Amino acid sequence: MSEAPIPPHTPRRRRGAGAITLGDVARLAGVSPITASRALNTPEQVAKETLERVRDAVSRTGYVPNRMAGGLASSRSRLVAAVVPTIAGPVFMEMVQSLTHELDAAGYQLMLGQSGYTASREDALLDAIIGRRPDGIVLTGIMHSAEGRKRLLASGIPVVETWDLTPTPIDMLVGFSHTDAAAAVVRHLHAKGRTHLALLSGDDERAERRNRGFIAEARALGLTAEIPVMRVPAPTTLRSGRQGLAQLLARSPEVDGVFCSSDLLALGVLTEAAARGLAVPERLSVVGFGDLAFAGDTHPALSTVRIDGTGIGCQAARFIVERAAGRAVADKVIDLGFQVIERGSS
Amino acid sequence: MSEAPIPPHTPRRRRGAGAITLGDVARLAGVSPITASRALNTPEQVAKETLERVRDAVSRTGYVPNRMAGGLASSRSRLVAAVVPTIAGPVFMEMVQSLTHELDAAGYQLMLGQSGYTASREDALLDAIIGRRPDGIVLTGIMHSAEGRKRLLASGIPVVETWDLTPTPIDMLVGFSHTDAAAAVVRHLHAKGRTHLALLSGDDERAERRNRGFIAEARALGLTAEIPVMRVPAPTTLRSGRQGLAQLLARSPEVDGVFCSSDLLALGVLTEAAARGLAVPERLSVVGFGDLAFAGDTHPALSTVRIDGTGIGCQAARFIVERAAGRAVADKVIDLGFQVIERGSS
DNA sequence: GTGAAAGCGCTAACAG
DNA sequence: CTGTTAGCGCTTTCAC
Repeated sequence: MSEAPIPPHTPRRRRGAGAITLGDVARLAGVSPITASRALNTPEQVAKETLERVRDAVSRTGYVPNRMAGGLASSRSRLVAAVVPTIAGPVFMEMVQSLTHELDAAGYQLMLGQSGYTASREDALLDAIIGRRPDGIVLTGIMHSAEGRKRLLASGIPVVETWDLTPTPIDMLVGFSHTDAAAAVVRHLHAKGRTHLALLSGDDERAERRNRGFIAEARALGLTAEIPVMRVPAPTTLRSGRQGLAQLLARSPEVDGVFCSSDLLALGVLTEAAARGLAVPERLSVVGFGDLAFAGDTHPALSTVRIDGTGIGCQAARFIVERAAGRAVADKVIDLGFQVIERGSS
Repeated sequence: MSEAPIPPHTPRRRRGAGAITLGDVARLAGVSPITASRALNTPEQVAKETLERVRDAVSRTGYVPNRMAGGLASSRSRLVAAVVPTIAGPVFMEMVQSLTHELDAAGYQLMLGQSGYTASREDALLDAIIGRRPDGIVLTGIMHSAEGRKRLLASGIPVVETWDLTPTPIDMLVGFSHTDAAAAVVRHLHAKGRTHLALLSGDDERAERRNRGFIAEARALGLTAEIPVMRVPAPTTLRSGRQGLAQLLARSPEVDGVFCSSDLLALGVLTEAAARGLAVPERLSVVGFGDLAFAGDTHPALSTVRIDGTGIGCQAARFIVERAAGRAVADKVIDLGFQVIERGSS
C-alpha cells in the first residue's frame, strides 16, 4: 500500500489501535462478524461446527474482544465501580475482596475509586465513574451530598450503599447500625465492671455516630462519669492509637476502658499500654472495631466488634448482578448486624 | 444509484442507555457536536463565548460524557490497569495510592486487579484487562508466564513491571534488587553481633529470592551456622508471624536474629516474643520488610527494609503518561534501591 | 442457524 | 474558530 498523501477524493481512513478485531476473526473463520460475536457470547445459538471454526480463529489470532466497543453497542459495560474512603485502610478490604470475587464469578470487573474522606473529591470521582457507565456502583457509607445523590439518581445506574443504615437510601443498601454497635460495646464494658470509659476515634462520620451512641447508652446505664473523647484524623493508624492513649491518659488518668474506632487504633493503644507497663485488661480494657485479621493474635488478643465485610460485599454484588439481569430485587435494604467479640483485652 | 432503499417500514431505531448525549448538549448550546466535544476536551480551541454556552448546557443537563464512546472513537481509554497479588496485603498500598494520585492528576483512572499469587488467574485477568484497552498496565513483579508475556506484547499496551529487576523486562521497569536488600540485612545483623540467623518468609517468589541472597551473603561473611528457613503461605499475617517464630524456636532455640519477609510477619514475631517474655533485641533481633506505616511505632520499633512504594508508583505513572502522550521514554529501567532502617528491634 | 444493515456516542480527519 | 463526514468495533434489529 502506498504511503503517499491521501488523494483528494480517497475516503478518509481512520486507524484504530491496529489490534485484531472481530471482523478479522470472522473472516478467518469464514463467517459473518455477527456469527463470530454469537459464537463468543451466546455459543448455544451457533452450530457446533461453526463454533469450532470461530474458536480456532480466535486462538490463532490471539483475539481479545474490545469491551469498549461491546459496551457501547450493548449499553452493558460489565464493569462495577466501588468507592472506598481509602484503600490504605484495611477496614474495607474484606468487602472489596468479596466484591471482586463475587463479581468476577458473574463476569464483571471491579473498578476501585478512593473518595479520600472528603465530599468534594467524591463528587469529582463520581463523574469519572459515571462516565464509564458501570453496570453498578457500590458506595461505602451513605451518599450525603445532594449533588451526588442527584447525579447518581439521574445516571440510572444501580447503586448499593453499604456499611451504614439510613431511612433514605438512594437505591439499595447493605449495612448495620453504628449506634447499636456502640451501645453493645458499652454494655459489654459495663458488665466487666468498667466505670470510667473513654472514646478514641477517627474523625469520620460513622465513627462519630458510634461515639454518640456510646455516650447515650452509658448515660442510660447510669454511668455518670464524663466520657472523654479523643479524636484523631482518619485514616487511623497504630501511631495515632499510641498517641491517642497517651493524651487520653494525660487528661483523664482514671480511664479504665477505651472503645477505639478501629482495630488499628486499638493495636496502638495495646502497644502504648505495653510500653508504659499498663496491664491490659486488668488496669485498662480495650475494645476495637472491625475484627481485622490480626485482632485475634495481638497480645493480649483484642476484643472488638466484628462486621461481616465479606457478607456486605457478597450481598452488594448480588444486588447488582440481579439488577443487571433486569430483575428487580425484592428487599432493597439489608441489615447484616454486628457481633461483639470478647477476647483477652477486655 | 437506484439501489432499492430500505422497505417502507420504519427505520430501525436502537435505544442507548437513554442518557443525555453530547448531541443533546450541542443542540441546546446551538453548536455542532464536534464543537461541544472540543469545548470539553480542548477548550483553548473554542471561542470564549461558545465555550460558555456549551458549559452552560452541560450543567443544565447534567451531562456526563460517555467514556466508552470517547475511548472507542479515539483509541484512548484514559484508563490504567494495575495488577497486585492481593489487595488485602498492605505491602503494595503505598504504590497503589501514589499511582492513583499521580494518574488522577493526569486525567487517568486506575483499575485494580488481583492476581491472587497464581499464574493461571493472572492469565485470565490479563484478558479481562486487555479487553478494556487500558492506556497502560502496571504489574507488580515480573511477568513470567510465556503466554502472558506474548499477550501483553501483542496488545501493544505500554507495560511497567515493578518491585523487581530483570534483564528481560517486557517493556518498562521500576524496581530494586531483592538479593542486594537481603544481603544488606545480613550485614546489618552481623554487625550487631548476631551469629544464629533465621528466615521467616512468605512463600512468594520475591521473598524466596531474598532468602537465597540472605543465605549467600551469610556464607560470604563466614557465618557458618545453618540458617533455618520457615515458610508460611502468602499473604503473610500477624498470626503466621507468631506461629512462625514459635516453630522456628522449637526447631532452633539458639536463633538470635530473624529476617521476616514482611513487616506484618515481623510484628507477629514481636508479638510472640513479647508473649514469651523474650527480650527484643537483647535476646532476639528482628528485621522486617516493607517499612509499613506502623513499623516505627511498634514496641520496640521495628527495624526493616524501606522500599519506596510511593516512588515506584510515581515513576510507573510517569512512564505511562509519557507513553500515552506519544513520547518514547529514554530510560526504560529504573532501580529505585532500598534502605535498611535501623530501629529498636535490632 | 446465519446474515445485512444500522447505529451505540463520540472524535479524527479534513474543509472551510 | 466551526462544521461535515466517516468511522472506532461491536451488537441490536430485522430478515431469511
